[in-house]
Amino acid sequence: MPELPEVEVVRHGVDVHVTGRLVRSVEVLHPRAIRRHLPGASDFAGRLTGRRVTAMRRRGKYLWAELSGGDAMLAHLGMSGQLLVQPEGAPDEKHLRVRFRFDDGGPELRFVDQRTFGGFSMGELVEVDGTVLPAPIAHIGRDPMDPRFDPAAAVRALRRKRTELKRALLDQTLVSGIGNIYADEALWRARVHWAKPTDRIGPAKAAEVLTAATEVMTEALGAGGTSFDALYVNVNGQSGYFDRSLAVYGQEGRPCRRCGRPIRREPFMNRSSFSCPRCQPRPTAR
DNA sequence: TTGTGGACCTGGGTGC
DNA sequence: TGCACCCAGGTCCACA
Repeated sequence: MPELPEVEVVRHGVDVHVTGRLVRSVEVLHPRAIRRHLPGASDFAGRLTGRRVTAMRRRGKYLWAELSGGDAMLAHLGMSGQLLVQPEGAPDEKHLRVRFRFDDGGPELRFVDQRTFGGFSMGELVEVDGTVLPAPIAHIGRDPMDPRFDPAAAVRALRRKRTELKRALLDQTLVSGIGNIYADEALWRARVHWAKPTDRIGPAKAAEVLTAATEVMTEALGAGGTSFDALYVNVNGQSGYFDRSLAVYGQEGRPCRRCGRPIRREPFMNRSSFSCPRCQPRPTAR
């Protein structure tokens, strides 16, 4: 599932292959892929055609193409979205949703998305706290790889919440880029249970969790991201290999690398959370 | 105002 | 073999 490291790998790939090129045509093959662009498919295609991509940017799990003329095409990969660079005429992928062709006749950009949670929209660029980004994501917090990320402010924001720690970590308005996988990995590294109430966490432990999240995502980026199946690949269709380094996520029943206890899996927000019962004891009741 | 829980969505895997 | 069901999870939204 694409979280910050995977999205950054994709952003870099798209940047290399697409920045500087002029869009010749856009083909929307599934309406859900542009459901956040309310004026519809023809408006989306019309606003992109004839525009040049001037840069590829990212914040958290969102990425966007800055366009000649000033606005941007915003993208989110959702759970299974892929941006692939393919030669024109290559066979269509089964779940091809949007195709971008360029005026140089070179490789096209394809959005392939099995579960249709990802998609695109057009957005005006606005300045928020000294950074220019698309208006629809003005509320998204800086991610830990942002040079202007303020760890102390993130710790304060985290501790102000009155919820479970993992839920706060997944709140993209506090700190962006963290998803289910790296939240579990960061919590294991920091030896804290996902259900720990945020208002009962000291500033040092909160900082430790955020540092662990930054470290694990940096390592994952160096490994090309985490791939469990064909749902995450880079723009060339290649998988990352950080899944081999995961300590708890998807490791139910396997021994903890620190203490040997079997990793447990617990339901969390209609999904799963993985942790070590000894290293990450459940918080005591208030 | 803030926190919580469910819906959305598809296809692979599993059990019967 | 075919069918039903479960599961994956990021984001949004209704509700408390």
